Amino acid sequence: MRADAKKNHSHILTVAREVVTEHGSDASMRDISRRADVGLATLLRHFPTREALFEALVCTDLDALTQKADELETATSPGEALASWFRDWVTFTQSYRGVVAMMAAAHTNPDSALYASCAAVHSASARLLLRAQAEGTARADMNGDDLFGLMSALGWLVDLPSFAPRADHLFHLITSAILTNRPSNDVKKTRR
Amino acid sequence: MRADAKKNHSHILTVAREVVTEHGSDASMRDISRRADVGLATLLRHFPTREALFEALVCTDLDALTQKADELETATSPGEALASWFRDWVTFTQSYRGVVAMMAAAHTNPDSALYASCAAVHSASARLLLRAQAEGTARADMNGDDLFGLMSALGWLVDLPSFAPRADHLFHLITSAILTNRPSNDVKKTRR
DNA sequence: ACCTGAACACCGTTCAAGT
DNA sequence: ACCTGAACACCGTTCAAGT
Repeated sequence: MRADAKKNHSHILTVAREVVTEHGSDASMRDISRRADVGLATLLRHFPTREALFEALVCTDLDALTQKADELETATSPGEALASWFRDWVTFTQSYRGVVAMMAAAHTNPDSALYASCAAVHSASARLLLRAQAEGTARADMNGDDLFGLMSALGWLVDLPSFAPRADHLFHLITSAILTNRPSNDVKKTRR
Repeated sequence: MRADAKKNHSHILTVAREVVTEHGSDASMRDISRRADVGLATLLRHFPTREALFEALVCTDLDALTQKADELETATSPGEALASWFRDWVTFTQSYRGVVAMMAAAHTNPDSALYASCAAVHSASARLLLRAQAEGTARADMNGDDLFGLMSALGWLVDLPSFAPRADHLFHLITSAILTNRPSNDVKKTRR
């Protein structure tokens, strides 16, 4: 990779981060290229698709997220580990508006530039789920696909400005559907 | 309304139904006008926005849905009434791909042509929720906004082709988060 | 190697001109 | 009243021409 290309690459990413922060995942590629003072064709050469651009935008965040999952797998109690990681996921989705919808659409399409990222998230969450199920805190009648679905659906929902204020509560509702027999959910344990 | 206008109106709706069935809520307005053998400006005159077109497309279905809610409010047990109506909602969302996302985005925007429809769904579901909460089958720490959010999120999720096959199960997961102490959920009741 | 302007086929919006 | 073609400002894709 030539020096000028390398410079363009990182500069485009910097500008893209700004534009996407403003306009979400359906930001105009043309707009990004203009703000980066670069030909549209140049942007498309570095990132052939919108998904390729987003993959580059979120990959470091996702790496941190999957690494977090690895740590949680040996540390805390399985149920709390799943809940904690789920919360981090929601925080991640809120950092780039619309990205969760892209990932949910891409997660079964091997041709998508986001496919590998989705698979990584999927397997990380599936492992945490299995541990919690083995412990008995997560309901047994769901699998990794269901969890990925619920995580995506919640991320999509709180992406909407009108639901963002209730994000914490909606997270709690979904979490208590997944984690049963959790101390914080079980009212009877606290009586007397 | 003149005779030719009336004819165009209904003809456009017929064609729009076809095109939307094929391409979902982001179908091209131009495409619809072409397939209806009508000028694009004519389509836009009858339905100034995409949301206005969709409002016309779904209004009869939504009327039936809210009427169903009225019936359920006096008939079955409150918990089962809510679950039954929720299921009908999911079936509705699956009939027009992408429409649930439009409604979720429009439900706090009074300027949207879909606002009234969203409000009707919202209030219908809120009433069913209140009844179930009074009975003690629905969890007390959620309100109509939360329910509308969860209903939208599930509708959005099963709109994705990859999650459609698991629609029933995902519905069950969400439902059991809302309805607690339900006979079908309570395993202990069936022992012995 | 890498960049770019330009042509292309789309999209929704708007409006003056038609019947 | 109602319809329409055309102009407009966008969009992403593609590629021949430049350095």
